[in-house]
Amino acid sequence: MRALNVSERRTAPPRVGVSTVIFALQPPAGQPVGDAPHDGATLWLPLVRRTRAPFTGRWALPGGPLAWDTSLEESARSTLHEATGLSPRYLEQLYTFGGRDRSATDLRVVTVAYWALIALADRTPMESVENVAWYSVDALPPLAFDHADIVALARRRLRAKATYTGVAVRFLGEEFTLGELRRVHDAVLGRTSDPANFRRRMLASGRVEPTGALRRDGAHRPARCYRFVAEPDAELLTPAPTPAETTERKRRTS
Amino acid sequence: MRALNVSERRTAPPRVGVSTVIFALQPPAGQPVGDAPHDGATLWLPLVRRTRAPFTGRWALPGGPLAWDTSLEESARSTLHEATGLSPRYLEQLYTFGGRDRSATDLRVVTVAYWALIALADRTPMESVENVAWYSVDALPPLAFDHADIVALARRRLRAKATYTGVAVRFLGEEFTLGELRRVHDAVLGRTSDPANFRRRMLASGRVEPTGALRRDGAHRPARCYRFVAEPDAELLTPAPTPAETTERKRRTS
DNA sequence: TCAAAAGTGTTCTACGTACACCCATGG
DNA sequence: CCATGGGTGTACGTAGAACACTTTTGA
Repeated sequence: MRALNVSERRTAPPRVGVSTVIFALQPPAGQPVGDAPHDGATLWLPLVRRTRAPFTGRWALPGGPLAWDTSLEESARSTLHEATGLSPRYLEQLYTFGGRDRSATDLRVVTVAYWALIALADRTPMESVENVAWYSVDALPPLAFDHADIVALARRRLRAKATYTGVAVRFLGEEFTLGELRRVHDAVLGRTSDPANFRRRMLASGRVEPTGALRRDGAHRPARCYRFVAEPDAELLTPAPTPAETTERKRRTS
Repeated sequence: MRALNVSERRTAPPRVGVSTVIFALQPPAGQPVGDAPHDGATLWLPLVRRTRAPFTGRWALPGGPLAWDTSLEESARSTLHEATGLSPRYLEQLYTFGGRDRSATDLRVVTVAYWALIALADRTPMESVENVAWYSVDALPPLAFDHADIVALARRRLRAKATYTGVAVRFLGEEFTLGELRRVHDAVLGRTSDPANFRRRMLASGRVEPTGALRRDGAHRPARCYRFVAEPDAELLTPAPTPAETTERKRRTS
C-alpha cells in the first residue's frame, strides 16, 4: 500500500491502537526511575520512551497499532510481553479513547486501552528492556498523548474492582497468606483494614481455600497458606466509566 | 483515496465502527415487529435492516464507520438520532469488540459499542424511519455480525448498573412517582420488589426529591411526584466486563 | 519475656426484607 | 363500600466495623 500524503492523512479513517496499563506491586530488576513515595505502599508500572514524533522522548504506555491479524487482547498481551518479558496474571479491557484531537498528529488514532496485573512471583530474571522504565503510579513523569488520563482511569477501575472482587490476589503468587493478601488490598485501596475482619470476610467469600502449608517469616506465629479459587461469577456485573470527567465529578439532571 | 483491491483489504489496518444498543420501555409509533412477551414487562430497541453485504437483509444495531472528524460519542449520538429521531437520556460506552473474524468481510472492523436509554416522554411525534424496526429484547430476530453478543452484554450492564445507580430513572420523564420508578426497576431487573421497601431505599439514597406535585391516575390514593437528583459519585467506580461469558449472577463482598 | 503478627470471639450498627396495617381515591 | 395502589410502622436476619483477647513465633 502506498503511503498517504499529509492532507490524505488528515481525513483518512481513524486507525486503531492498543495500549496497556500494567500494574505491579514492585518494580522488577529493571531501572526504576520515579522515586517511590516514602510510605512505600504504592503500585508500579512500566513506561516506554517514545523514539518518534509526536512526543519524542516522552514516556508513554506500552502499546502500538493493531495489526490486521491480531485481536485486541492478543495485541495487549504481546506489548505487555515485550515491555516486561512477562504474561499478565489479569488482563481486562479498560476503555476506548477516541477523541478527535487526542493523537496530535495528522493521522487520527483510536486507542483501546487495557489494564493488567502482574505478580511478584513472576519476576523471572528479566534483562532490562530497551527504553522501558518503571515508575511509581504516585510519581509519574509527564506522559505522551492522553495517557495520564488512561492511567488515572485504570487506577480507579482497579480500586473499584478490588473492593468487590478478588482481583487484587493477582498481584501475588500461587500461594499466599491472608496477611499478605490484606496488605495488597490495603495498598491498592489506600486504606488499612482490620486483620480479623478481613480474614473473616475473605474466608466467607469462598474465594480462597487453605493449602495446608504454613509460612513463617518473622518473630511471630506462622500463617496458614491459601490459594485462590475461581471467582463465582462476579466480574460480569460490570459498569462503565466516563473517563472524560477527570476533573468533573457529578452531573445528571436532564 | 484509491479503493483497495481484495488482497489489500484483507491485510489493511482495521477500521473503526460505532454501534449503539438503544433501550426504551416501549416502542414508539414506528413499526414494532417482534411480538412482546405476554407479561408485557420488557425492554425494546431499534434495529436497522442491512442493505449491503455482508448479512444483507439481516437486522443489525444502528451504527456505522467512524468518520475522521467525529468523536466516538458523537458518532453514537448521531446514529441514535438517525434511527430514532431522539436524543438519549443516558449514553455510555459499553465495550470494544475487535476479534479477528467478526466482520465476515475482507476489511476488518473494530466496533466500539455504546448503550443508551431513551425516555418515554421523549417520544415526540416521530415519523417511522426507513429500514428501522423496534423489537422486544426478549424476542430479537437473528442479528448480523456479533451484534447479539453486544445486545446481551448491554443488557447485563444495564441490569448491573440499575442495581447500584439510578440509571433506570432515565427511562422516565422529568417528574415521576415512586410507583412508576419501581415498575421500571422491576422491568429492568426482572423481579418484583416490595413497594414499601423500594420507596424507603430510594428516598434514603438521596437520588430523588419530591417536587410537591401529586399525580392521580386510578382508583386509589394520588401519588407524590419526584424528580431525579444528581448521583453523588457513583458511576466513577466502574468495573468492566468479560463479554465472552454469557452467564450472570449477583455478587459482591470483598 | 517481650514484640508482633496470626487467629478467635463478641458486640454494635446499618441496611435490606417481610409483612401488617392505615390512607385516599374512583367506580 | 370496596378494590387498588400510595404510604407508614415494625420486627427480623445478615454482613461489616470495632475491639478485646488468646496463640505462636524469633530475638
